[in-house]
Amino acid sequence: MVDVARLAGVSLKTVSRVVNGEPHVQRAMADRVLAAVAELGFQRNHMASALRAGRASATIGLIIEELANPFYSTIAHVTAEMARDRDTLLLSASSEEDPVREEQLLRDLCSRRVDGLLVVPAGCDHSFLNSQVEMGIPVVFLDRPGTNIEADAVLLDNRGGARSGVRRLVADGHRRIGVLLDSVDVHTMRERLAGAQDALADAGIGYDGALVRGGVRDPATAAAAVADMLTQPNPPTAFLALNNRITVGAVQELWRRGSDAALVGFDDFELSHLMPRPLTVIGYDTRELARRAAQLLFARIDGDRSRPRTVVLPTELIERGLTAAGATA
Amino acid sequence: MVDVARLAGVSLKTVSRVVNGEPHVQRAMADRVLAAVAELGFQRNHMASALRAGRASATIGLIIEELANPFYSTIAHVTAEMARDRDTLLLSASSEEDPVREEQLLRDLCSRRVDGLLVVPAGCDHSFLNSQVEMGIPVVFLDRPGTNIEADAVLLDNRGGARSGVRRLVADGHRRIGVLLDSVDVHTMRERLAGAQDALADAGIGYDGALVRGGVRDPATAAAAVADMLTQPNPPTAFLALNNRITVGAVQELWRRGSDAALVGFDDFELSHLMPRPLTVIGYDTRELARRAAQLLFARIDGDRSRPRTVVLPTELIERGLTAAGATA
DNA sequence: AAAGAGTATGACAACGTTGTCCGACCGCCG
DNA sequence: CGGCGGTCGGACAACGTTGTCATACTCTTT
Repeated sequence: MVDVARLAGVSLKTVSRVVNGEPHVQRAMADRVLAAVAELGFQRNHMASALRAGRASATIGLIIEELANPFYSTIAHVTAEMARDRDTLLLSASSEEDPVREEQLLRDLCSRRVDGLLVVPAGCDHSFLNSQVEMGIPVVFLDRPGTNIEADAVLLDNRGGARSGVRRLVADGHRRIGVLLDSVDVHTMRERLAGAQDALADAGIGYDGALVRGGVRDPATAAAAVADMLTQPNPPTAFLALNNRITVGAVQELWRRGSDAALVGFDDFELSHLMPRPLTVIGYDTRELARRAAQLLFARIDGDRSRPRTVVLPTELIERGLTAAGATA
Repeated sequence: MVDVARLAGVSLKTVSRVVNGEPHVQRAMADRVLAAVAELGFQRNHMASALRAGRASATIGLIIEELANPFYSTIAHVTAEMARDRDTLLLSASSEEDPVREEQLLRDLCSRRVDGLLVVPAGCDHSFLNSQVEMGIPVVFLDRPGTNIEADAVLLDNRGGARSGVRRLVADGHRRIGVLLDSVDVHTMRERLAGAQDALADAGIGYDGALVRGGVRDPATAAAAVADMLTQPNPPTAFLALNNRITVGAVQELWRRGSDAALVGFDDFELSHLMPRPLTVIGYDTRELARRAAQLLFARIDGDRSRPRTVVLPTELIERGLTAAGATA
């Protein structure tokens, strides 16, 4: 910028004015400055500019579990789009479900003075964010609530969704329903499991530990779990898969075996309607989830100081497959 | 930082030293400083720090077409992971295939002094990046080459891939092969189409314009195009879908009609093996694509000044479905 | 014609940090 | 006891930008 000023024969401040489109600069002078800018390929240093004014960095931070997962990449996309409408860019990072890493990333984002944080939390203690919030970096949690911190959160009705799925299976005559889940350490899994148990309790069906399988991390494990449960005495006549990876594995295994066990999966996914057997899923609007979270965050950034809110978005039972207890019953 | 210094009763510089872990600070003093840091919740301002030293911002910029698309989100994920190993964060944005927007985003990223740029180009002129490259912001193009700029690029063997797909169909006895593509404005589409024509020429099969359908933007359009082509006189006995969205639409329509036309799709995708009919696809390693691009970029950031390289990664024909010309032939 | 109002430009400090340098203090040796 | 090398702390400038204020000039008004 000094060089531009020298080349144009004007003061530093005049260059600043021209670059920022401030008024009160003569046409001829502005043209001279612009010519110099073009000749030197000058580009305003956004960092210095933000620093000077103590101004916003026009950046928001997004922490998710894994960017390559369609659920999270949809969130990233929607928030990036909404950020762009405010000339804000998105600094995104994956925690890989690692609390330590999550904290590192969050601290890093804070030290870069992002205008706000969107977090799908993996950790179990976010108290260290309290000071940041006080110092003006608002935080909104997505999909799971933060812990030890009062902050906005946008969640799904996981419990209600699972409940409606199981209620449906029960209505169709199923009494032995296998539930496949990842880890109970994850908030959403706990909620979904609780919802399933709610529905069973509603129907007066007792809890059978043998029908709940945890630690199902991927499609392969899911397939194995299904295979195993089906070969036990008194096998389930229906399955509830508590996330989409599990659903995929279960579909594959049921289809492979030609089993007519019913299946309801939590999470809709892109090609679910093209699966080899029709599939009933508990769906929701991922884009809306992200949209609401981003709206909350931007409101906070714009100075909203009202009490933290928790928004719970509904789920919807998308009935595609036949779930009725069939010939095997 | 001034506050910390005051609270700890030391000078500004001492705080800086402690925060940066520089040597030559007495233990007692360091502890006092750390206590003050903790009490005030101080966090070093990364922007000011980078500004001062003219140092790297520990940020790289990624421009892709659309973050929600699994192909691009995989790229984003891999590059973010590699960046993290260097304590670098990823600033990502979607161009939505809009050249104007792409240029805006790129300029914005440059003004934030990112350490480097990874770009899946949508625009048709990247000459404006030349000055940035000269000024030390290296650029690596992914999936498609940049235009009017000498820069590294990591590409796929689109032409070879399409060629091998069509060669396979020809070997199986097909003579009328419908080709479905998005827009010829996109580099990859042109290359893939050229590859298909190569294979036809190799086999001595003349070009028939009626067998090539452009402007197929999504699964629905693809389905319509397939339906239309199959109802023409002398319909194709096989299809080549030039991207995965098209493939999905084509699968769906062929399956719906119970057609036994063969299908080869460019791009593998997550649940392709679970499609209602087995599917032969032209696959490649998206992660490797991103990995190589990031490697090139980091080498440049670390000072590699050798001539720009173009890396072309191989594709692979993944034969799952039967492609033989069947009863309809 | 003088005063006032407004416009155009520039000098300077400041944002939060760190590199450079200088001085203070320590213990040690001659 | 004076000087010397080493360690530690601090004053100051600088990174690139912009807000504040002062100044010089132009034009209008009485």
